[in-house]
Amino acid sequence: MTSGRVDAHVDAPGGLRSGALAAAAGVGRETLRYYERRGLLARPERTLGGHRLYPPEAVTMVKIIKAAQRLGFTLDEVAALIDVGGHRHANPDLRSQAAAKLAETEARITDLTIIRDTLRAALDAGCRDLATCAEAPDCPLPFTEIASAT
Amino acid sequence: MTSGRVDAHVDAPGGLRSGALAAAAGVGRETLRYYERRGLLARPERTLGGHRLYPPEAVTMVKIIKAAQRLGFTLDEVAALIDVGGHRHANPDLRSQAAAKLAETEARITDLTIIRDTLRAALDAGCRDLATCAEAPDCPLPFTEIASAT
DNA sequence: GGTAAACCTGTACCTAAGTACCGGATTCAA
DNA sequence: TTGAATCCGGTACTTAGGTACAGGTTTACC
Repeated sequence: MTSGRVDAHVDAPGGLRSGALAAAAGVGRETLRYYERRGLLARPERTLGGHRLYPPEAVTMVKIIKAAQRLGFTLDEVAALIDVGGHRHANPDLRSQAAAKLAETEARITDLTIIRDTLRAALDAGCRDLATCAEAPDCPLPFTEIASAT
Repeated sequence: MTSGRVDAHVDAPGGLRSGALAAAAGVGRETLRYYERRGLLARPERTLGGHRLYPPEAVTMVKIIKAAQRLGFTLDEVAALIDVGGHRHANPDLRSQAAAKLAETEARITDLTIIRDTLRAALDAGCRDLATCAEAPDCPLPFTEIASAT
């Protein structure tokens, strides 16, 4: 945590060092390097000695990545969405990707709801032992079905 | 798929070969070996030549494992639940584990519901671009929060 | 008894998203 | 200018649940 006073003398140098960006964005330093390798974060300038110097916007960028992840997008999907370095070959727009992710999320919720109901049924039925249950014809546990969404 | 007629001459030998069990239970042969290594499946008898010979109950066992997995239990949890080879040191009973898994599932559903609502809000708000959204003060996307259940 | 299918062991690989470790180099503040 | 803090690149490891391969043996059918 840096004070406002520190910022006052920091905005001269021209960028954040990896540790500062990591702290500001709430991730580890290694994660920044990892995002850079994955193409999610543009390669930043370097000091003469080779240390990374990120522009202030990088903080926003990392937060965008994290926000998208929280919404269920994988890093590959996030990469397609932000398309670092110019959106060549028609980047898939956010709306259609969000709609697809919404459908996926709804399907997952449906699936988990079935699981929840099954667990409740097992508790209500007083199931005590899987091996015994598998023999009982009235056990609610799904010993035969194979299907599961996603 | 074997006919009833085949069973009639198969029940003499005394067991299923790995391929037959795999087919009957709907998993791959490699998965059976994997479960055996993980301690989920008891080590079966062998032919003189070293091929595995599973008892018919093994089919049920594999189905039990698969059913438990579908309910959200990890293989480690399933192992604790079935405790192959005698339930020493008090095996955790199914009811309490199921209750815990139910709570976990409900929490996950709650989390996904928030995500679903956020995606819907983003679609309703007409968000078109993450970078632009991050600047807009009225964007529903969570660029600042960190918390996420489980 | 020959041949093809099934089976054996052991090891390496897969996805996803990082984390951990290493020895050495750089930067910063006093 | 010196010592501590930070940072560098590269590589290997982590979790979970398998899957794939190589090279060799066994079993089953005709």
